[in-house]
Amino acid sequence: MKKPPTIRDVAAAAGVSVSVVSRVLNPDSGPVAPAKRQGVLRVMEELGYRPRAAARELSVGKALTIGLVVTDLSNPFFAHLADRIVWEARSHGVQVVLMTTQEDPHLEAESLDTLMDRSVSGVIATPTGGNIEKWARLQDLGVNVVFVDRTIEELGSVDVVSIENFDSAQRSTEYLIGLGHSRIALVTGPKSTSTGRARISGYTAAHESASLPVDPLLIRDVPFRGDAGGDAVGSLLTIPQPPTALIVANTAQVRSSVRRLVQMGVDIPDQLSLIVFDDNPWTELMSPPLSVIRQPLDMLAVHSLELVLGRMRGKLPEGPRLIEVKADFLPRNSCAPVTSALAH
Amino acid sequence: MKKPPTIRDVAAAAGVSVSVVSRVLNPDSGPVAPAKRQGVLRVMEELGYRPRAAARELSVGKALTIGLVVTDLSNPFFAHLADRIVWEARSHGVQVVLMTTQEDPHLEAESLDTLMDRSVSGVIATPTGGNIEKWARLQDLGVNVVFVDRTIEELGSVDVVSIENFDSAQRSTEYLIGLGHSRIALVTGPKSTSTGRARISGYTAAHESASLPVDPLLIRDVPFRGDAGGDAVGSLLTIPQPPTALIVANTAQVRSSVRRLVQMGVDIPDQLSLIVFDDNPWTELMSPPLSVIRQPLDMLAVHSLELVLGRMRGKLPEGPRLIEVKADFLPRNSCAPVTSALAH
DNA sequence: GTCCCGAGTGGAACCGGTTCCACTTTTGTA
DNA sequence: TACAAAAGTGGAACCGGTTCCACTCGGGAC
Repeated sequence: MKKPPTIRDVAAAAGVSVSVVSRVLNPDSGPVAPAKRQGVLRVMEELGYRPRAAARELSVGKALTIGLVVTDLSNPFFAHLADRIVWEARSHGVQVVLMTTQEDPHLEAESLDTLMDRSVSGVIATPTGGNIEKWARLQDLGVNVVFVDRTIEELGSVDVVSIENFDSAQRSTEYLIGLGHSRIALVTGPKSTSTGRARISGYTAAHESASLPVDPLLIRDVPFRGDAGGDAVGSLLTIPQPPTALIVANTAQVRSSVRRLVQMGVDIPDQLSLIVFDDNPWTELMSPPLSVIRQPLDMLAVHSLELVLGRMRGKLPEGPRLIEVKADFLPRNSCAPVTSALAH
Repeated sequence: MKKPPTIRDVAAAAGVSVSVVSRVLNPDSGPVAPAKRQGVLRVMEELGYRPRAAARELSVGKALTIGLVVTDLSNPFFAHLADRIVWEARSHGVQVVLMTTQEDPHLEAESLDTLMDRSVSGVIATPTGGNIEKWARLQDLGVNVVFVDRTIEELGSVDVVSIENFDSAQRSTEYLIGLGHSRIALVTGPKSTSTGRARISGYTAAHESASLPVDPLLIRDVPFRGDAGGDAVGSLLTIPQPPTALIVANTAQVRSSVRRLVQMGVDIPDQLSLIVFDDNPWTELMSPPLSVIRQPLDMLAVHSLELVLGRMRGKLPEGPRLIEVKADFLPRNSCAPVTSALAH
């Protein structure tokens, strides 16, 4: 258990001062004679020297680290997102500290405190919606915050990367209307989330432009976690005029919703047309393969990281940025024209 | 962008020395008069003081951080595992730095270097199999290493947490043999991994105890990533005496394997009985629902974290520990008795 | 030949904690 | 009551980097 060499060991072995070694480490921080630079580099190599991150953080006051705050990794959407972000970050020499909130503002608050202690220079997050002051304070401290997937309207000054929620919901609704459906149910996240609201708006807009009434009974804005999605589905199928089509507009709710449909023996698409927001690989393997809105995770990851790093490097125009990326609609075989038997 | 208070600010405001404040921060490091402790705590509260992690790390020489090194988070197995570990770690006040290897020893090596720079006090990893010296050096530096899921035999001194690979493979094979199958194919990870080897052994043992010959043609130890699983399946179905049953013994290979079966229109279970190693929620929703070996992720996560933390806290018996947890076999509807039409 | 400027260098303070040690004040016990 | 042991406290060194500053050179301009 021998301890690794320090910058002073390197300096001594190379016959220079620590200042010189430090300047070799950080090329832009000052001049070094080419010969000495070579010498120092060789000594570093020989000694197997690696600078301690903590020491640098302490004196610089910032860490080459970003925090990634997501709901939970059991949700394949976040898992993929995290995967891409970690991968992308590494290629820029940035480490990622991962925290999960389980959709609980209290846990989120804790995470933010921890990230502040760590002096992270950026945070990418899918916020729960709470902790408004805390997010603001984080920015106050010079931490670059980027919200991905969702946003918090009250926080005007953060960068946001999301998919075109309104548009995606609108398009899928229009698709179903085009198949003749007039009773289309929507299961989505709570109205307290930006995504929940935007998707309901898109759904509503599609109805309006088709001059179709919107039945509030068919819109279920329910919590992400637990079986809320499945329960909403169960309840939807027992109302007087049950829907002939269903859009499950949030990844987190797809699993429980589909499970409920399978359990209830609902025939898809003959009895119910189904569209889900998801790019889970399994949707394709089910029978029938599900029609999905595919969220371009790579784009979300790349853009949010670019924003954080761009801010870190300091060279990005002032004001907040909103980046919306397009989501693809992939029709497969879970939607069918409405049949006379079902039309009321 | 005002900067947060330091320990000296607290000390000044509370009218004590920094030593006292530090002792309040670390209760076991020395005595503090109850009255002063209260005073200091109140001042901390008022000032919103939080100790900077980097400073502590620097003087202590270790960080309250662990590294989590997994292949990739797109694999639901690792995603769940990571989720549980992050969750479990937080409840112990430990942060997790996440790194992915993409099954590439070179990237793994980089990750290990980075983790050393960060002075993490522990690492939980699913090793690629390479970098033997590097793992050893990490331990040399006092980092507690725990391998989860897989192991590296050459590294005698690391703790390992895994499922009963031999046993799981043996049981699923026996189950199929019990249904009358005699040509059972196995798709699993490379022989260079401990899991690959153990599962092949279990498979072989089941054959031997049933006095059934083992046809090497039916065993496909292929890479985890890419479409190797699917390709193996494709090839297996075209050999002279094709298998009547298939065990896909690695989570990472399930997706591409099942996709290939679906694409080829293979009838499950009439044409082919199928068992997969996976606890992906979607296996249950497919038709037919797949019989699976369910890996007890929670147990893997909890045990590996307990090991790391236990070592960190110093109070765990010397020598390396091997913890094997039982995996459940969940028969569903993807296996059927071999039919006369298929029996050769 | 002077003067000036920039490249190159080392010394030392600093970042914000922890910890050792010396010192004073209690407390307990004989 | 006396004295050793324990509790409580503050000063200062230390962890390993970064950075500011003062200083020494050399070469070019005048």
